[in-house]
Amino acid sequence: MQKYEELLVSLRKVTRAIGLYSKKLSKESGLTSPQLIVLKEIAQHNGCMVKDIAQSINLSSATVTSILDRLEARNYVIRERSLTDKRRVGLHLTEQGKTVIENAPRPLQAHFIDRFEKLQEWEQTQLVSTMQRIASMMDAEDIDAAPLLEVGTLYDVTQSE
Amino acid sequence: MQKYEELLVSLRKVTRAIGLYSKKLSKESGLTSPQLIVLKEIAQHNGCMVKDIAQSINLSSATVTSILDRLEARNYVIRERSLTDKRRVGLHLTEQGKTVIENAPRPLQAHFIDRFEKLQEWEQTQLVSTMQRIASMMDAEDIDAAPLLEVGTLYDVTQSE
DNA sequence: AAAAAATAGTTAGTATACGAATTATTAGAT
DNA sequence: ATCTAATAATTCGTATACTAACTATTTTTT
Repeated sequence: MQKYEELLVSLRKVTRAIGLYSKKLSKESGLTSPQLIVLKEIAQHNGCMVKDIAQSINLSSATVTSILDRLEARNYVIRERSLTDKRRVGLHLTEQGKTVIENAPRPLQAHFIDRFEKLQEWEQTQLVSTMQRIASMMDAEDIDAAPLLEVGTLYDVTQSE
Repeated sequence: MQKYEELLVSLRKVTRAIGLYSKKLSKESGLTSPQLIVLKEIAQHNGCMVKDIAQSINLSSATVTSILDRLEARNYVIRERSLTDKRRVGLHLTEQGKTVIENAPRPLQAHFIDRFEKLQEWEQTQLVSTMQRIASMMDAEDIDAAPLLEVGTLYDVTQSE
């Protein structure tokens, strides 16, 4: 097996592990990982837009919309059209949504996080920079389509109401 | 942002890049990455079973079945029930399937592979082992559910006809 | 001010991807 | 020999995830 094939197999294993963990979460807590991540994002940035969430967690708006549909149907989230700019939709947690967040398990790979945090500082850094390197190698010509994002700097300015 | 969050963001970027590349491939060549990977697997192991493919490329049988449905509908693959063990289905390429394979682009991340192969030997090794390490850290209790597989040793014994 | 361009979100259509349940068949236990 | 286990593949239901097309609105250009 070629080296890059080994790498891709490992990658496939990782993404599969993430997916399986999400399914498991869903059975136990009723929420998948992407749903939890979206909820947490809204919790941190109350009133934020769909687009903001999509960018900060690296998903398309369409995907976020469909996740929101489910969260809204279950009464965890409220969509509120902005009055000043009616294109925008502000996202808010319901009381139920807040409760669910508080009791929810970590959104992904709890075991992974545990293990990761037990590593030496330099090892952590090394894993992160290797992943970032692989990500940048994958980018190729899609670079412009996936603008670098500084998570955390997106929400300083209020964007609805 | 925590270190492990950065790592997960990179990971999400990588999986997204893979997905986007697959979509692009699909538009250009008519086949997605998973479809191409399955085709190549069959090309290498003519007559192999659904389960073998699922294991060697790290997918569930259900997923492989649905990929095969599309490949069969397009006349790239033939399913042939084994006579000696009627549970088994042997997979074969049609002439069209063989042609398509020959002219097909690399199944994933061509740019990635290019770049990867330009790296120094030790750098390649480092990327691979880091990915493998992350994969094993993700495994946790799913280890038994994902038995280690030695790709290439699965097909020595003929299993159909 | 009217036309064109940009933006936000949704919808439609398709393809992964999974577990659980189902069907058919084979292998193993009593 | 028969009843039970295990195995192989499929079907079913659900959730991601994407692009392209669409609607509604706002901004920019002319």
